[in-house]
Amino acid sequence: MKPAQITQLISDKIPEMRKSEVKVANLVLDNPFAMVEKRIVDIAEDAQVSEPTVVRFCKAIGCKGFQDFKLSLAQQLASSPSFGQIAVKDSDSTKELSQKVFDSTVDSLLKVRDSLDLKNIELAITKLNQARRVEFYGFGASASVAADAQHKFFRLRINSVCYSDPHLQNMSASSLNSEDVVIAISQSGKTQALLDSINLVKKRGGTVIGIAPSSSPVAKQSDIPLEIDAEEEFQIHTPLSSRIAQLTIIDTLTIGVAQKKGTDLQDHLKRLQTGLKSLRCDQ
Amino acid sequence: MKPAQITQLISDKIPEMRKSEVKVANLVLDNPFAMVEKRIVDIAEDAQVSEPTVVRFCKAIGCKGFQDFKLSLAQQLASSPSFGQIAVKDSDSTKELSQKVFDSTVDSLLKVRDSLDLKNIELAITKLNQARRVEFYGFGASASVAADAQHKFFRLRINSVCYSDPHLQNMSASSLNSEDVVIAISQSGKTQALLDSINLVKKRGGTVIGIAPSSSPVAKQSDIPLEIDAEEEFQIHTPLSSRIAQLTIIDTLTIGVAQKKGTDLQDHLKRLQTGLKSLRCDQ
DNA sequence: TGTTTCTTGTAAATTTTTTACAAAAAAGGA
DNA sequence: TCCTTTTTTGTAAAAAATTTACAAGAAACA
Repeated sequence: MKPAQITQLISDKIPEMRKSEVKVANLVLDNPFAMVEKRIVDIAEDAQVSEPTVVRFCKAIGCKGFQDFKLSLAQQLASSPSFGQIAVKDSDSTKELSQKVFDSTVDSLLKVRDSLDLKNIELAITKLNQARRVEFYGFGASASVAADAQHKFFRLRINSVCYSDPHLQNMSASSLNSEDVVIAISQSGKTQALLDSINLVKKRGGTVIGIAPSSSPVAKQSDIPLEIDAEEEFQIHTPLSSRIAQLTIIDTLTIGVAQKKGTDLQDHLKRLQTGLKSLRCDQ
Repeated sequence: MKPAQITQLISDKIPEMRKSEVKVANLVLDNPFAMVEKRIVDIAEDAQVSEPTVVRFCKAIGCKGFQDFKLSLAQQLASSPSFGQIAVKDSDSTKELSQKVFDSTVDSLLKVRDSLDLKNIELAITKLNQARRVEFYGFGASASVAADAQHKFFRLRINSVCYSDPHLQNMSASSLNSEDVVIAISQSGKTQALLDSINLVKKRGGTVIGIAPSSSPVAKQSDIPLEIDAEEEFQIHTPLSSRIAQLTIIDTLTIGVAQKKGTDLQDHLKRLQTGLKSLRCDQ
């Protein structure tokens, strides 16, 4: 068996469990890490139930047996390094610090991966592939994401621009038509200027792909919302990983479009690379 | 036991193994994923050895026993999702596509995390914290990384700018002094214009932190090299994850600096956030 | 070639997990 | 409330899987 998140699964199934199984479930959820090196006997003792109950618990959540359960759990814990706490403390050493930053980034990537709306991704790729012109809109931190995205699409020989100036953005939005696609990027999903641009594009019949938190105004008003729920926190001690999730979604779109465009792109990219060589030192 | 990479460990220990143990080792390395759901008997049969040999193999690589080995392996495989192949195929569905893109990104983040030079990170944080002014230099894809970095540092109330124009970059580089720090970002590590700027900064006594591939000219010429070895490939079918690794390193630096700056920053960030609110819609 | 050492497999023992069944508890009905 | 039925839980035994002990075999060395 291989669910996305076994701890999630356990929580979900608790309502339909028997009393003594719930004891086991709570023990596991309480400290999943500890489970990995325990035997049935230990868990039975800790949860104050009998050994078969532990086995029954494993089967209740869909595992083939106890070993299967332990393996699934271990895998989940290994893949979500931050299952514990990730906020950086003042006392953290550089090692802990970088570890936490990387781990929490990985963690939010995995979360976003598991919550992606594949239909919309698919739709977005199709639309982007047919687009006459693609424009990228974003302000603040999202401006550099938009710039990066534009750069990637540009390399695919797709007519694209990026605007982080609300005036230019509005002006350009008003000049689009139904063959055009706009990718609107926002971490808050609430930026008024961006919403204005989105509405202008829609009035002109263009397609708006929104990369924003779920059920935010930007997501709601987009034709194709790609929702990201990595927390947008302005705290010092948590890294801003929504940015990275946005970039990764854009990677997905880019590669999806490249896939559809086919092989002549290969040559184009080779040429680009050769062009860049001249800007580099010999070594 | 908990080594970073158990498959690596197996490879390393093969020379000092006995003949029949090597058979097991090869079987495991050949298809690590298959091992996870096998029992000793199965592995013994597949590798054409006896069951105790399998146990001896597990102990040879430092595991407590067979279960311990299986668990460690499963954990490693779960944490490096891409241990198999990650190149996107034309036949991949959207689901596989996004899965692969996210997984390979996660994978390169983990690789970079495990190969970070912590001393240099620490040094970089100290230097940045003392800096009078921080400048970010990058071209092409690294330009948006530089822009993002500048944006983050700006939020920490650190005097910072970002240049992606070689002329401006050079001019600014010549005006720095020993109190200043430059973060030079490059995916190739070979961009001539960037190297020129680096040398100008060094001549003026400034500190250069280089984010670039290991043993690349940029890394070599930097005072504090932060080396990233996520592959820089211009192929269509592989995502460009070095960018993401760069951003994450910058997150680490930012948070490290924030940690050192202390608490009055909290208030500053709150004020920034309040300022941004006026740009948002009410909902 | 004989002796010693190291390697490997067989068989037994141990540990661990799972199943079968019965006792206990809870639920439902009169 | 008490009896019946169903569900839940634990005990004990069986099965499965892993580990150990030991002896046979292979390799190394003289």
